[in-house]
Amino acid sequence: MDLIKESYQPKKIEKFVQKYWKKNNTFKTTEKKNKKKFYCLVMLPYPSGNLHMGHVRNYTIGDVIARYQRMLGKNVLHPMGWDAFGLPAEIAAIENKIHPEEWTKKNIEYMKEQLTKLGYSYDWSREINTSKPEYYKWEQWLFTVLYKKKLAYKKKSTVNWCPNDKTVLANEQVINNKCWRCNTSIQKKKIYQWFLKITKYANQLFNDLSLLKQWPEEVKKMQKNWIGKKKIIEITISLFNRNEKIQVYTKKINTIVEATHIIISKNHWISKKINNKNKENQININKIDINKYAIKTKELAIHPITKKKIPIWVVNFLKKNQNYKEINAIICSPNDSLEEFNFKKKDYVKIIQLIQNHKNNSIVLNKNKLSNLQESKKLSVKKNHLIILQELIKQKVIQTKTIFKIKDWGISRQRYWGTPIPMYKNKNGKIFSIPEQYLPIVLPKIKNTNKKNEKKIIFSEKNRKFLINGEEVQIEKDTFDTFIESSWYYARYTSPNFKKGMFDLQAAKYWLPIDQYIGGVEHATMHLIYLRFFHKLLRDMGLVDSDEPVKNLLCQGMVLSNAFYYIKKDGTIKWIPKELTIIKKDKNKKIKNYFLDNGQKIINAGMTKMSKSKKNGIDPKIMIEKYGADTIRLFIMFSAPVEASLEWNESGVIGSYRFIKKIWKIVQHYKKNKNNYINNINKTENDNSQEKIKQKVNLTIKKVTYDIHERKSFNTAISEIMKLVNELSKYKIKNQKEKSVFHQILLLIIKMMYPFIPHVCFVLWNSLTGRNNIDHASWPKKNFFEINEIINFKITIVIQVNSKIREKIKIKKETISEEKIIFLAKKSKKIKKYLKEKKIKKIIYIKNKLLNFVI
RNA sequence: GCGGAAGUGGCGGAAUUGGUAAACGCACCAGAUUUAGGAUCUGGCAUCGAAAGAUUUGCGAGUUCAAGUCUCGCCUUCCGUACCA
Repeated sequence: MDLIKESYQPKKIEKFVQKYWKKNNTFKTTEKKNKKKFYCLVMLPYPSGNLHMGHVRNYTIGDVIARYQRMLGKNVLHPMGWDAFGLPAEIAAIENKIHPEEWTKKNIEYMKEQLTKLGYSYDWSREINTSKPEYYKWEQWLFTVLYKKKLAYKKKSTVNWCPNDKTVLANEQVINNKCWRCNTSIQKKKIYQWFLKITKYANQLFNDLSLLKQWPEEVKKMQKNWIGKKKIIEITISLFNRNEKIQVYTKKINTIVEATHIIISKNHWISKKINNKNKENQININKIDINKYAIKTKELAIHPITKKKIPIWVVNFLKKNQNYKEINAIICSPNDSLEEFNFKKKDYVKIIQLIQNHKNNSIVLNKNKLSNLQESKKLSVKKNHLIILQELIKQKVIQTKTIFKIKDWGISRQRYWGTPIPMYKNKNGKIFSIPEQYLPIVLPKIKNTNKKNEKKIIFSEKNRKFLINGEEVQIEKDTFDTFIESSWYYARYTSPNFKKGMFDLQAAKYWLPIDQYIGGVEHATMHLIYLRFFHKLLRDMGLVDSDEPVKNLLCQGMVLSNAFYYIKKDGTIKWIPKELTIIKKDKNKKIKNYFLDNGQKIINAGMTKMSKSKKNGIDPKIMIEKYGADTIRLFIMFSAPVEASLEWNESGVIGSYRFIKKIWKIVQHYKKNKNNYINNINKTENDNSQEKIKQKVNLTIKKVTYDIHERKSFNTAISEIMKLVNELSKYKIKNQKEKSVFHQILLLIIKMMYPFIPHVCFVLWNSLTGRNNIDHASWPKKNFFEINEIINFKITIVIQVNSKIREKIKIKKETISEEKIIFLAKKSKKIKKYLKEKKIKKIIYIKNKLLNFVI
């Protein structure tokens, strides 16, 4: 089948090549001890029903890296699966009266077909579906282990409750404190829920970030701030005329000695006490705002060293500005910097002001007074104070404490479509974990009732009864947070059908850790912290032997597209797909206006994240039909750097399409002229063109390899290949020798483009070599061509006068010396003009680049 | 509010280490070719200016011989904010 004879027909080519891959199991992977492994993982998708451009971007990056690594001779694990539990399935189930399982299954089938059409090189034999009992059995098992290790516990916590729908709402389902379905005001309800003690690992999760050398700095920063490790000093301090003590905090030991004040939050028990007792004060406390900044309480604390009485103030910003539950009282002095508690400078300034003006019972902010704040005198620590201080530290009245922002992970969900929590209550109401032989606890069947007001899935209570050791018990109703499933799937991929445990230890040992993980930047904190947490849990159980699950992380930016809406009469917003808008250009102002058929004016909301609700999603299916998978893949990799957000604009796609056609045509042309190369080109002009293009090829390989391998800068890698193709398309073959060089360059370009556009490269490779083995080809090596004669291109030296470019001199590299360039520069007419009658103060010379006269 | 990131021609972007701003591509303009084009090829293209030249990387300062790049202040947009995934 020689497709090259025809014009480029992506559909035909892609179908043919995909069939070949499937038939030959090209991408099936097994553990090969003699080969270096490379685990390339993309974040598994939620089967929402259609693949969106964000997926396409994520998976194309993954596929490019996987194919590139294969070309380097690595044994590449590149799996795909489905994060199949979750809220949308349940919503769809209620709306369409279809079982979540059925809905999910259908979606998976459709999305899998789309992934196949995009030509991703997955080992489909390792496919995972997290909603299958074979999968979730093992996270149930893990949970029972964690429970026994006291890493899982139950406590009361708040949920959003819609009294009308009689269901718990996710945060996303609450809009302006109202239910998104029925607009009923939601209630806060406290119920018992399961938690995982991630705080026990907080210190490790924080410290081990330093091991992650190949993670983006921004992600590490975000995680650091999320975990929020902080060292503070805790002082237990007595209250005057009360038999009670409170804990107050500071960052510096000096503060304690110099302390003149304590500030507490509105939620501190002292504040609340005042609130309850004193009705007059109650009004004041609730009115603490920008105008009335702080209120003095009647309480006094006794300074542990000086024994002086120091006042306690309630301030309005303490709780607001930091997320440490511990810090609800701070001891301050005029000299300390409260910025260390993450307060804004203006807040800090206000506190100093507060301390200086504490004669008044409350402070009204006056901007003019802020200037004379610096005058506070420094106090020195007296000797006897120091001794008392040391004693207090010994008695642990004063001690350092490490605190964390991160909270324990609440994993209970009051939902149907999720992994059942493997716990039960016996007749006495005592809680136990379910023994391993009874696992998995599978989902109960849904009762066929749909009462009018109940917008949730009703399951049969009968199914909640279970026999354990002959005793009838009540099984936990709640299910797991779906983040649990996505926290260990990476390990399951190493042995997806393993029946004796979470995964086969040998396989995990071979494949883990993940060499390259790719996913959206929106997962920088939660998912990526849970994943790291689980890996450490698995390590401490002896199941994996590394500290961190991911070596190299790449976070791609969002795919955005234009969204349009209009405001309805009732004030609500109606989103409109772009296809329904009619564009009218205002010729004078060059502004585009959008309308509906009926003349309704449409507002352009600009570029926003593609979503169903905003109707601005681009369906890859239509794009594939129109241009083929290779073009989409190429475009999405070419049009923006991976970490930046990509604004979808179809007009650019044509460029990628043209580029593929260009390569196709060059090969086609070359094949047609197989035996009649051109003899009669004027030779003087192109004497060393062959050496030149060889040199260009070597440079291109170097740059493309560096861009893909080190920088993950695919857009510049592609542009570099484009430049080479442009040059090659102008290259004229004069003799047989040059023809062979041309042939080699063609193969090289095909190899370098293969990770991006594998289908067309497969066919082109076949037509030039007669073989179907591009999938096993190796990546081109540095110095591909041996160069006989190094051509010294002329280089340009920029001549500046006072840092402004005034002249450019072309020069041969070998003839360069600083003196000579200065000589040549001074000789130039333009430069002469500027240097005339001026003194040269300084001459700066940057080798091979630039000369600057400072006058 | 808090944490993170970004802002460069008409558009997507390039400039990897402070050293020629705008590579590569889209759109546009002109020409060639074709029965035709949403095909192909050649050339032009930051802005102002006839030219010399001047100006230009969100805004305002600063450091430096030299700033898109470093420092400080501000503005705008995007992502996350613990039950969307």
